[in-house]
Amino acid sequence: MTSASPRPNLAIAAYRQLKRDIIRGVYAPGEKLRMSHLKERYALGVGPMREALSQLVGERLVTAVSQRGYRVAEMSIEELESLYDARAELEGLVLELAIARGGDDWEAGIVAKAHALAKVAEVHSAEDMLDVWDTRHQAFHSAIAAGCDSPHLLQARTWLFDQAERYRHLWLCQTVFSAEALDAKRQEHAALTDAILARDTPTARAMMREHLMSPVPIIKEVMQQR
Amino acid sequence: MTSASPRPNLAIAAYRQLKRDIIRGVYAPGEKLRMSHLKERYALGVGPMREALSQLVGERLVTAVSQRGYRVAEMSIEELESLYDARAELEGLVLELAIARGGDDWEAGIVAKAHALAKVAEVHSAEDMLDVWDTRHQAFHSAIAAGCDSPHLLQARTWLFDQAERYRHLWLCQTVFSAEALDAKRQEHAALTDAILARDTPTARAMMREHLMSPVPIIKEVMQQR
DNA sequence: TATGCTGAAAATATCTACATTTTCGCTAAA
DNA sequence: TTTAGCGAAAATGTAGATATTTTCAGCATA
Repeated sequence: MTSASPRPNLAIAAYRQLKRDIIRGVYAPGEKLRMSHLKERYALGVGPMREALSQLVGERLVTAVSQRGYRVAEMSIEELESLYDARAELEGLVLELAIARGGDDWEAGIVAKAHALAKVAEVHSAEDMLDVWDTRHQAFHSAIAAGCDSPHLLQARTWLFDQAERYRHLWLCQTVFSAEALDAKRQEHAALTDAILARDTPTARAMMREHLMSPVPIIKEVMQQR
Repeated sequence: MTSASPRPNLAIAAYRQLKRDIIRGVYAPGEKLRMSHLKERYALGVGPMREALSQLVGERLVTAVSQRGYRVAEMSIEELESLYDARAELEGLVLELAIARGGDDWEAGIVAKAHALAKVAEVHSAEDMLDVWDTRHQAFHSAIAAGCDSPHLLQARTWLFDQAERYRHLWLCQTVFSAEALDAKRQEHAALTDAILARDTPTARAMMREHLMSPVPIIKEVMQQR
């Protein structure tokens, strides 16, 4: 989603921080984002701040009503289900194309990332786990998707991913600190890798769909507790 | 991509005009968008202008380099092929889901829009043709896609569509004013409608893919003439 | 004579501060 | 209990100041 800039300007820096804070839950869904508060928190003028907020409106993480300011986008069970369904279907399509189009480099990439992901528990402390596991988990799935050889499908995938990241964060906190959950995921990843390397499209696609939808009930529970 | 606002502010108005101008080719691909010129042309200050440009950067219609201003995004044969390939694959997925999930209302919508599209030539003058045909053509395809019952897949579809609109505009000008091309399209739409109503997923999906990819050679020719 | 380098000047992007318009919350009266 | 009015707060837009980039003329060198 971001291009490498030699020196990011203030608007881009604000965009990154604000996006991170929204995903991390620093601001509650539906909360009003007052300019005076944002100006103080990020030490910026209104110009760059409005630019950052505009970008986030485009990504559906913030909503804007003319003359009435900006708010953090709402979260709902309906959106959760629609979003994860869309992600699962798109990821299935990308996977099918990747199996059809991917070469040896693609396979090697998957094996490498799967290995790194499987070994993550042995190497790092509990505190670093969340960030490290998430990073390697994303890298694993990105390696699979990369084989579809379609930059624009990958863009669409990233776009849906960003929209889901607030929900995903709820799931991450529940999963990463549970040894059983992590082990279950490790087995799913291994089976998925096997099916992909065997180029078994129907099996791999079904497994991928199930793998992506499995967090939904867990996230639902967390959301209903609030 | 846009939500209905009771009173759009200047930034949104500027965004709409600028986007329209870029798609219509008022600015050449790669052209530098100087603030002084934009301010004069749209009679606005730099604040709203920067906001509008930020939105367009998010949609990949404009590129920005920090401290070096904004430029109209480049166009290339490579992007054309990647974009149309992604669109065709995504539309195929959406169609498959729509056939699986769509009900009677969905079928009725398709038949209605197909009818309106088929009759467009008899009703309107040559000058209005481009706008009217394009509007009804989009409505026809949107009616098909709507059956997938996934707002977020439809959002992704719209997003890819917006990115392709500059290329599509080149094709439209070549097609709408050719009686044979219009007739060929009419037959494709009729056959597609039949396959969909028969719920013949493999046939419909293949036809949709071919239908969406058919403009590519024509656009390539137009682009190479420049 | 052609080519590459240096430095100043112009142009441009970016940011902060201020003015204007609109909205929201509170109080009081019907 | 509802509604009208008042004041504070917030959002939007404009203008000007600052820093960066780009351009180009002049000079040295091959």
